[in-house]
Amino acid sequence: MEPCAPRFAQQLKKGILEMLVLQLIARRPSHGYELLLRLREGSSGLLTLKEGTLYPILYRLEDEGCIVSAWQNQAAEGRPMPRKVYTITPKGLDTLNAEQQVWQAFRACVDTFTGRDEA
Amino acid sequence: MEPCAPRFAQQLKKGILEMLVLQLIARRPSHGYELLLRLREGSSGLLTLKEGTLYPILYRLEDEGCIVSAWQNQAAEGRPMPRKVYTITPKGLDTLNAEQQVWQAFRACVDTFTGRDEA
DNA sequence: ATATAATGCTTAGCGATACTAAATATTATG
DNA sequence: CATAATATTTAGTATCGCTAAGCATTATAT
Repeated sequence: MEPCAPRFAQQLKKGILEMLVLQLIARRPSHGYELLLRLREGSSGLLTLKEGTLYPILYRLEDEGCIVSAWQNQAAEGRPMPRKVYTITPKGLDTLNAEQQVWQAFRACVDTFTGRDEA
Repeated sequence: MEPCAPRFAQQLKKGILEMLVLQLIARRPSHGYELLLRLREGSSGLLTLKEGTLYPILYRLEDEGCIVSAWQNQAAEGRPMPRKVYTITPKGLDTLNAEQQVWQAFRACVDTFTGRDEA
């Protein structure tokens, strides 16, 4: 029998990560590695992703037209490597708004069950 | 391109459903069909599951020792069919407590990103 | 010089879980 | 007798985070 809690935490991330990544990019265009750091620091380590988790999310968001990417190759002195910077699109903003509303409804729903109310 | 919001809502359910089902059974032992109704009514229709979604969750919880089941075959007048009533176990209660704590942390984390703070 | 670390992107394969869809069975109602 | 409501079971699919590994560039340490 495997422990329940870690698996539970892992499953909770599914889906929500896309919204959080979109949110971060909306706040400030970033490249992948920077998003990894912002996620980890902004969550006190709770959202410490591997690259293999983040990049597929970025490719998916780009396929859906929610973000666009651009290589920053020009040497900006001291920058170690070429980066791919992601920026949110109008469609991405719409998606983000829709997802935030879904999240609010979902959160309220779960809280209802977790609270003292009848169900 | 598929719509983002419905897929997003579906993904959010993953993982949380197990906690909610456990919560409902902890509050009052129930059979599967009744859980389906309680979930639907308690969520204003947001959590309207098919049987094929709920029963695998119940079997999983039973395999893990979080709940136990007992057939109620005896005719209780007017009862249409034999039912399998699920009851939470001590391990199930422990699991529920742990999952609720994970949920609280997760919720706080997401709200941090969704709010106005820096990230 | 060369090994190591830090930065940065990509991809293949796996596992967990909600979904659709259907089959089965009993009782009450038309 | 047909239909609906109740009630459980299971087969197959899709999504998505995970592990794991590989490649490439620059800075630092040995």
